[in-house]
Amino acid sequence: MSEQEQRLSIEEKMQQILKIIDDSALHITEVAAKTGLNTKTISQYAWRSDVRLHPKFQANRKKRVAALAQEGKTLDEIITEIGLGYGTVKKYLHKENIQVNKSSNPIKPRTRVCKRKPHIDELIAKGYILEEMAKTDGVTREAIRTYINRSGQYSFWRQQREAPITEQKNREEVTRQLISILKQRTLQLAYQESWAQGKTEEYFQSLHRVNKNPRPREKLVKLFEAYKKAEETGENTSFEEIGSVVGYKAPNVRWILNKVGITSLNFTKQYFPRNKRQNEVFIELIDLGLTKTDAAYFCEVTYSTVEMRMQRLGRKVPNARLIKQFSPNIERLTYRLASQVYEAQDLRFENTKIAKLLGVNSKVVDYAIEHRETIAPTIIKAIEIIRGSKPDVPYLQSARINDC
DNA sequence: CAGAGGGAACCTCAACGGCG
DNA sequence: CGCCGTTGAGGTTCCCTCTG
Repeated sequence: MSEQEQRLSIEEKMQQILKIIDDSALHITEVAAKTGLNTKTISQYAWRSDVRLHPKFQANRKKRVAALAQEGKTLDEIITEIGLGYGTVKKYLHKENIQVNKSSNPIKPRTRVCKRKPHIDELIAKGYILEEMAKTDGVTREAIRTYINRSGQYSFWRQQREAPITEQKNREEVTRQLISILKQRTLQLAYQESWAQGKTEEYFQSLHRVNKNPRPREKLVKLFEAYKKAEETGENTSFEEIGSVVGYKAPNVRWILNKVGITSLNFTKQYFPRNKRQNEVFIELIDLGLTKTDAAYFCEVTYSTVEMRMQRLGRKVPNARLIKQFSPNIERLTYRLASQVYEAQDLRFENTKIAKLLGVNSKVVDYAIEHRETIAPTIIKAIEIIRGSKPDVPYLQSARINDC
């Protein structure tokens, strides 16, 4: 494969494949063979690009009907040769806009009488799936499908099939909007009361799931008030000191404050060594198998900082593999997330609680904890690279507490 | 993170057979 | 013969998982 071919984007590749489909009128399996891709993949491409692939038999038959018509055959000659029904051939020709020669002895279309089944008609109107309708009648779903077609209710049924889905989606959207408005309004009211009340509300809203045993609201308000007070003094008050008003330890305080975007007053300065050393650290972390996002997290810099440095150094960063990906729509386990999990674990939070606090699926938390022995050493190594000394635990917090 | 593809659910097509 | 139904292969769509 030439270098140019390799550089083709997926969009371009798709265009090429779609062109093959269009130009050659090949069947999906033939396109797959030609492109070396799976038929499923071809299907996906076609579906994404809104191209309809004709089923094999129908496509071939349509081609044959068209070819016979081009040869000047009459309608009944075509029907006899192909062995299809009057209506089918008529439909193909009509769709392709092909005229055929008149026959001296035309075949009469078969008249089909369909005995109606009112109970099935009702289900059709409700948009039931074939299988459900078949069950009520004790027949196969194919029998129902043929009945729908024969009774001329096909397009009506398809339309009814779509309706519940659209309705459900609309309902969900309205609910989402309503919740969002309510949340905004609650937050607004809380801030009107006081800054601490507002932050408390923000904290609760930042939690992704409902916690059965939430932190008491009054304690949180007091905590935020203590933070505000400490900030106003202009001193480097530690999390430990701020938390002492409500009896929370530093890690919990850090957790809560970070949730609403508040950082430490004590460690506002970058303890992270800058410049040349920083670049080396980034590279070492990435070589260790961390993603750029992970490196940014542990170095407490923004993702773009890492990105920019790597770019300037002309260093290509491979898309590092995640520790574990559970599902694109569920969660991915990164070293960053694992580190947060271990921090919470050491605070004796239960797995389900950790999941709630971090707003992730408990599957991810379970996996991280189960594999702590293999995952944690990498995190410890990463922190060692950053700090120059080996930490006892696989998260940043301990390093900072110990620094106190 | 995107691409590739597996799998399930659902749908479609062609061929054929039973029955009145 | 024509209607109604079954069978079996195969297509479509959506969701999910694995991989580099």
